Amino acid sequence: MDSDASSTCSRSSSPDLVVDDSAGSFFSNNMFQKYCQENRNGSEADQGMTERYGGGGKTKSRSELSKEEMQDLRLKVNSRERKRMHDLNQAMDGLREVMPYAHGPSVRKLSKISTLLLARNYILMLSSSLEEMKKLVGDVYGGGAAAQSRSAVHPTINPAATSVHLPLHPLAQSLHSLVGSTPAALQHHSSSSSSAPAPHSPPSGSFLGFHAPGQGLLKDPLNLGGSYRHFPGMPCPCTLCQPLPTATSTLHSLCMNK
DNA sequence: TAGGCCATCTGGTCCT
DNA sequence: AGGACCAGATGGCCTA
Repeated sequence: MDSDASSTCSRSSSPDLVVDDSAGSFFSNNMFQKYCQENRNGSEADQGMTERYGGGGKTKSRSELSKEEMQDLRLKVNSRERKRMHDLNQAMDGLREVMPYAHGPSVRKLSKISTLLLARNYILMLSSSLEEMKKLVGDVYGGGAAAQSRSAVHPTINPAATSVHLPLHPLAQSLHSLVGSTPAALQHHSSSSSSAPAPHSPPSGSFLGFHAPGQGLLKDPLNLGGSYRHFPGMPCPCTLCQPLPTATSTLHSLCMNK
């Protein structure tokens, strides 16, 4: 089929794309015109279809359909499918927008599979962070003795030392390994957010939580080095530099093994 | 040039 | 019956 002529709407998941839901806009393009021409010229591709077509009041079986009716039916189905896929891509774009990776015109967007994997692991990370936060709050308000005994067992939980000697969340380690620096060397919110737009670094396979087979399917989609850019409106990735919850020690084991 | 990613078409299946 | 959903096929674009 001549999907090539549809280049006007290819890469429709691009954030710039304005998806026009009206079938007419799709059908006004060259693809459609060429498609119609080719089909009117005697394409036999649709022969053998048995679906029924309900145009013009009385229902006909497909074998009774004229070529024009078959074309109309096929185009209608194609249009629906196209719209469905566009909607799916819009949802994917919406997901990309809230993902903690760099956005910008100079940055290639995440692939679909990367977006889904990243989203999954991001949710896991946030969930574990929330759990850990609940524990800490419980310690603070639950009683000093308990907190003291806890800090004796887990000195890194001591709030006074929290910013210095925290075991990294596995995800944070992955992030930091991307940056190529230790957490202590990481720039913090003030410096990174106030600085000029830093080079964007996409999540690598390790951040996505899978073990990419060599340089295979899910290699770094942006192929960029540089430091991680903090996600606008979201906590700095350095908030990942918090005590490793026991529950989250399994985060990597939860990661997708694709 | 090969591989990855994507959009589109298409036919089949399931659901309402 | 019609529409949604799915997966396979196809071909284009881009990058290493």
